[in-house]
Amino acid sequence: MYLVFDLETEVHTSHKRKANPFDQRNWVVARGWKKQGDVRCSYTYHPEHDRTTYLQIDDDVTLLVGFNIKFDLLWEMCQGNPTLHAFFKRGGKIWDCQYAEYLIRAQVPSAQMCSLNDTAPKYGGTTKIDAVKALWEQGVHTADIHEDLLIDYLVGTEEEDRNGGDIRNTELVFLGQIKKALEQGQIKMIQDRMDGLASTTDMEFRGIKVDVAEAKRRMAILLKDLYEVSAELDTYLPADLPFDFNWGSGTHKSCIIFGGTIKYQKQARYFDEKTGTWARKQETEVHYVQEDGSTHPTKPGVKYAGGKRKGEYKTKQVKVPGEYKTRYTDFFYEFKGYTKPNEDWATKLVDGREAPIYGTGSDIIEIISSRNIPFLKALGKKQALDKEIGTYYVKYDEKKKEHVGMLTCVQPHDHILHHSLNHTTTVTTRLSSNNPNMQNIPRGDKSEVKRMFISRFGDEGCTGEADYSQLEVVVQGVLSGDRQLCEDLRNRIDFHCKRVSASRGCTYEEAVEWCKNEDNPKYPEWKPIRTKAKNFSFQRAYGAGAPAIADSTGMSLDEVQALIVAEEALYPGVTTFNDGVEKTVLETAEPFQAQDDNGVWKTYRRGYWVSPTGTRYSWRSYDAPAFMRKRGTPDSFSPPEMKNYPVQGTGGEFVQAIIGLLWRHFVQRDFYNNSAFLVNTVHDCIWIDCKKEVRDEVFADVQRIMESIPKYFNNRYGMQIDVPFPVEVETGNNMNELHHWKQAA
DNA sequence: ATATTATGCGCC
DNA sequence: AAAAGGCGCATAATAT
Repeated sequence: MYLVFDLETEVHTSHKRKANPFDQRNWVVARGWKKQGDVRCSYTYHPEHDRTTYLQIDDDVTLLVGFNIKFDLLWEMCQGNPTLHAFFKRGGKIWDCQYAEYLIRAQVPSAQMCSLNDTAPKYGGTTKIDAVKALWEQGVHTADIHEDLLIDYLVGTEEEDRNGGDIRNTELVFLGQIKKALEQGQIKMIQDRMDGLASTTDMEFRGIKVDVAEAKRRMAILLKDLYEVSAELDTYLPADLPFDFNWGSGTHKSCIIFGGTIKYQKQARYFDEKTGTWARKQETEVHYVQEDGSTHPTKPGVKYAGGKRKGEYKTKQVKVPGEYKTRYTDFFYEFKGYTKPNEDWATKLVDGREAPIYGTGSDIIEIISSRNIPFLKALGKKQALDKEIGTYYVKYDEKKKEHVGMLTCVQPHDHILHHSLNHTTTVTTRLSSNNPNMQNIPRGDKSEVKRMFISRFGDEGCTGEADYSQLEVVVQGVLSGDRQLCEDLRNRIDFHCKRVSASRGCTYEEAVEWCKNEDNPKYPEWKPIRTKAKNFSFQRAYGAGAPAIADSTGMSLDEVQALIVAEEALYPGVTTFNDGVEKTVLETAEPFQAQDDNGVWKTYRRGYWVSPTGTRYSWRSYDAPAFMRKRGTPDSFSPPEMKNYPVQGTGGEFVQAIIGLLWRHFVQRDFYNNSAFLVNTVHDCIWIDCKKEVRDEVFADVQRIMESIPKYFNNRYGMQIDVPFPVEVETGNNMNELHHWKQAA
């Protein structure tokens, strides 16, 4: 028995969240629903502020259906809907039509974050009433929209017997999607991911506790550092610099480092083409009239001979040149530069004399760091501080006239930060995060930002993080089934050390000893060798070619190629798998029209590959490289993309299914009597906030469930996964000071 | 003045 | 003979 529902709410934005359900100003103005078999939709209307209404979910309901259902679920959770927890606890499931559409259509860009308005017509539904949308766009409050109009919009008009609007459209989409998903063998996969969606909805609802006092302390230190380093940097500027130098401008940085001309504007006199002189304003002055009829500004001339003004000097208004006119004029200032750039560092931007601006990113700064440029260190420090403060703390943006940065998302009354975890925004089915992005918080070895993420339970609580080890390598083993790779995974081989042994001709055991034992005399020399191997393997996993790897690791091309050959010989199944994906993509490719870099419409192709669980991946072709075009192939698929999507996407799928299982478990345990919550996920890890008293129990459960991927997927999808998915759990008082946690014997 | 594109950088 | 994947956010530069 399914129940379709949708809410129309007040839409105040706060902490970057639109129609924020955590904002006390907002409430549900109208609620519509339709139970399976109903001939009409039902609705309630609440024109007055009221945060206590909720959707009645009867005991016979087994599936909640919505469009972008996370929004509506968060509202029901904020209202404290007593029937929702019971629904989930008895195994109730959700179906988000926006998410299903994205998965059914292989995550193509047009299926990301799609709207009900665009989706409904594909399934026999109607488009929305424009009038309501128009009113919202004008800033009209939902409660001020006429009841009849709003209800028509939500559940259809009386003429439609109230079997229309958003609710009927959502139902039609849902029914069509079930059919489509069955045809494409995607039902189980979608259902697993829907549980993952329920899980991240709960994460958003719980939010992350922020130690605001700690954040303020830390920010004061950063601001002081920034002030000092900025002052130091400015000492490297010429004293007579005629314009404001901006160390944050790539153009300015390129010019001062590599040489170049800054064009700046200031007010200046200019020539008048007609007169051939400096352009001036016109003013009028009273001059004396002379005998000859001319005028003079100071020398009195003739007098009136009669009349009212008899005896007074004759005067006359005359036009005289006034102040010089000015206008904004281009000026140029040339920097000689400290060093020569590499030509391939050129960007698309140009300087004041149309010469290229060169990149000044950290990779390039790293390369030129040995060239004795006096301010590079300070510059790097300032850039890092600007980034850290502006992105992860808070700063006033003069242009936007508002504060920016992560801390603007923290609720003042309870210091909880409700982030967003998005399921329909990537081509690979990975999740993304925004408002704020909680998936790119600097690691502990880079900054202390994570120190501000603490437990909501105060001294009685702790934080925790559970990580899959080398998830993408494990997934590579699962997908390819390569015998040696799986064998190595079962033996918990350190792959980086294995590569070191292959390239250096030592044994694996020696590589482990020399690269990882800090007490071994060879450690200082061998640890960097392992780091290089690590870079190599990441780049290979992402499909990088030999030249790119050689470039970034500093290895010679021959050296890299030798490693690649050795790797392919060692794990031939990986190459076979990649070739299979490519073959399928080419076989399934269908033409479509798209604009090229110059805006010209051309025919490209889109091809597909389906994973063992039914997840569909798609790739589009691009303009082929020159050597292929010469041979008559106008477009081609990107080998790195084809290698990467299945691995990245399947890793993401495993984690999403698992956070669904974890959430189901937490629900069954009533969140350990409301003492433990899942609060975040970052691709291969999850964050936990719990009381210390339940910590060991929670972490043991989490680790067991996370490591159950082989059992779960083999059982549910008939897969034959025979490699472990090892999980490491860490815990501490904040997310920066974590230490290894181990289950008591 | 506002919208879009380019660059750079944080994470996995 | 061969192209390092996926995100979001801040800032500057450019277009409208």
